[in-house]
Amino acid sequence: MTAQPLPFDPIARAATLWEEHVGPATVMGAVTSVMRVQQILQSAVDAALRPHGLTFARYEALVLLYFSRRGSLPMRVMGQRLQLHPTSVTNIVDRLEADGLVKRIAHPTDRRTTLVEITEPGRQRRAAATEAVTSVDFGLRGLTERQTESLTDLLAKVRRACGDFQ
Amino acid sequence: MTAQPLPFDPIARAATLWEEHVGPATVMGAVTSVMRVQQILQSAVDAALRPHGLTFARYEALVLLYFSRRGSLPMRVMGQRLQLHPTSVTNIVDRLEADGLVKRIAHPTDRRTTLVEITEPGRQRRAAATEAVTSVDFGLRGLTERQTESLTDLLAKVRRACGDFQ
DNA sequence: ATCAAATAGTAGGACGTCCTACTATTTGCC
DNA sequence: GGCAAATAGTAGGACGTCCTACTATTTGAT
Repeated sequence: MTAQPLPFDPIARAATLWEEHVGPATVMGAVTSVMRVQQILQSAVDAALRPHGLTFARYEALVLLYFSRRGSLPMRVMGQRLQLHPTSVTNIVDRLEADGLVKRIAHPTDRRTTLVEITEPGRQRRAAATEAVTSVDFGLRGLTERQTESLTDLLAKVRRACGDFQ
Repeated sequence: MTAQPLPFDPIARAATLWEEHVGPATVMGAVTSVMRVQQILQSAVDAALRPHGLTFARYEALVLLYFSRRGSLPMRVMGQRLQLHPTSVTNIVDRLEADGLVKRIAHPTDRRTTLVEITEPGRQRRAAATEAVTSVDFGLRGLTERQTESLTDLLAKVRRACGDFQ
């Protein structure tokens, strides 16, 4: 997994761009780094999944359904679990359904609710795609396990400060 | 700045979803955290900029031009500095130009090249927008300055491992 | 000098995300 | 019971990102 080569040091750019103008360089450096790493991870995973006709978003949805009790969940619940806007869920399920990997079924008691159920082809696709994702070096090889935990902890602090986790 | 309230703990979800199935929980936890924090930062900044009719991407482009020597840069250079695909630059410049904040001008010697120049309204817009961005609490107040640096360092390691920084 | 290869930018399309309505249904208070 | 408010999902549109062509221009090797 290799990111698009860059002809310059993005952190230096961030410092140049922001320092003294927008905020402390350290803060903007961190913000910029988060943005960039997310971009790297996203494109790496998407590249691995592309041969399987999936994106990370759709793959996550498939995994979520696969590990659910009945192989089906209300769309609302999917949105909560995947932290997506309801319309994003609609979009993703539309595409998965068009590929025959999931299907919408009626909720037995609440007629407002639509259940999304993973199909047999969907289960097979998930299995194949998981192999691809597993083989991805998330670039976190640059970190020891301890450092990875440290990274997660720091990000968790940020999220807590933002009201994430409830 | 507050993220959309979540009725569950996303890290717990990530662990549940990935552990033993895709990879070590620590790795996927970090990946998920990066994705989530990026989302939080992005939406916070965009929210602050919305009243000014800008997105973060367009604001960054404006700042880049503002701090350039001549107030203009080739589109190619903008793409390098902002780490964007050429077509993304085209898209952003299209919108900025439609708002009269920048204009395309011919390069004096290389007729392949298009220079993008910030206009006077563009400069004023940048000033106003910068105030908005400055007032954003990036949620990194959850971190001490030392921790912020630590976060940036860890992310830099990841980027280096991925071939970022060249 | 010529002409293939590299470079700069754009067009069109796919995708994911969000937002603002809007419909259908269910809840809950009176 | 009845009706307002909450809830579930969708439609349509904006935006940013990338990709695959494609055109125009410049470089550079012969």
